[in-house]
Amino acid sequence: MKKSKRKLFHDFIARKGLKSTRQRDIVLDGFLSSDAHMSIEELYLKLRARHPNIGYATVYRTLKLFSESGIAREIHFGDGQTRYEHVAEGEHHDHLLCTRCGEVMEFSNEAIEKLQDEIAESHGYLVHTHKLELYGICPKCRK
Amino acid sequence: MKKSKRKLFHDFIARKGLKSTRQRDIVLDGFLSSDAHMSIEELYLKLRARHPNIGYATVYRTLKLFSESGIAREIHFGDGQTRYEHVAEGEHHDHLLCTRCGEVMEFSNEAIEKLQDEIAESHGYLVHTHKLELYGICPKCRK
DNA sequence: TTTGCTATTGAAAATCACTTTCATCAATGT
DNA sequence: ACATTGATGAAAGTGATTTTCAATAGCAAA
Repeated sequence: MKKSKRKLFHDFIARKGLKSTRQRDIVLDGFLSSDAHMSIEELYLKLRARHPNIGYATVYRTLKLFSESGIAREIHFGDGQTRYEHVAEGEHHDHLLCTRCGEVMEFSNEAIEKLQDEIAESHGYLVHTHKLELYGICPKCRK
Repeated sequence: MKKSKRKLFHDFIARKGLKSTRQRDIVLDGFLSSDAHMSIEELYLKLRARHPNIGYATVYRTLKLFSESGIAREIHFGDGQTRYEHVAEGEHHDHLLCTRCGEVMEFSNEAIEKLQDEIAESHGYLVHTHKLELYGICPKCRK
C-alpha cells in the first residue's frame, strides 16, 4: 500500500532534521487539495484567503521542499512561471495543453516512452528525463 | 525551390511596412551564421565583437521579429534563457540535450509525431504544436 | 535632394518571477 | 522552562527580459 503524501513529507522533514511547522502544514494542505499545476503565486493567493499572514517566501520555500522530498515536481510550460505538480509513486505522465482556455490534461503512453528511449539510444544518449507537451485546442474550445 | 531566410525576412519587413536597417541586417547575418540555439545574450556578445555600437535591445527586438516572420522560433530549455532556433520550411524536429556538457542535438521521428497526433485525437484535442525534449548524457560524456 | 513623417536605435529605467538576506519567532531536545 | 537552531515574513537583491524615451535614420512625396 502506498504512503500518503502527507506522511512522506513529514518523514522527509524528520529525516532531514527540519522542523514541522504550522505554515508547512498549511502549504501542504493547500497543495494537496489543489489542481495539479499550480504556480507559486497561485498557491500563495489561494492560501492568503484563509491565512492572511503567510508569506510568499514561505510558500516558495515549502514548494521547493516538496519537490526535494519527492511529493511534487517543478514544471515549466513556457509561460515564464514555475509550476508544481503532484508526483505519484512510479508514475509518469506528459501534458496536453489547450492554448485557448489554458486547460492542462495529463496522459501517459507506453509506446511513446519506448520510442523515445530507442531514439536516444540510437544517438548514443543515456536518457534520464524527458518532457513532452502537446499544445492544441481542447474539445470544449473546439465546439 | 525554397526562398532564402534573408529574402523571407525582407519580404516580411516590407509587408509589415517596417524599415530595413543596417542593424537588422547585422543581426540577421549573425543569426544565420550561428549555431542553432543561441540566446539573446550570446548573439549580442557575438555581434558586439564586430559592431561595438549595437544595443542589446536591438538584438532582442530583432530576434522577436525573426520569430514573428517565421524564420526563427523561440525555445526554452529550462535554463531560464530564451533561445532562438532556425526554422526550416516544413521541417520539424525535437531535441536531445546532454545535461553534463550542455550539447544540444536535433532529431526527428515520424513514428513519434504520428503517435502524438493519435493520442491528442483520442482526447479530443486538435494539436498545432508540440515540444519533446530528451535529457540525458551524450556519447562523449558517457565515456 | 530636401523635407516631413514615422519607424528604429541605444541607453537606461522598469518589470517579472523568483531568490536571498536578516531580525524576530517558534520548534524541539534536555 | 531553557537554550539551541531552524523557520518565517518583509524587504532587498538577481537575472533575464521588456519598455520607455530622446535622438536618429529610413522612405516617399515634392
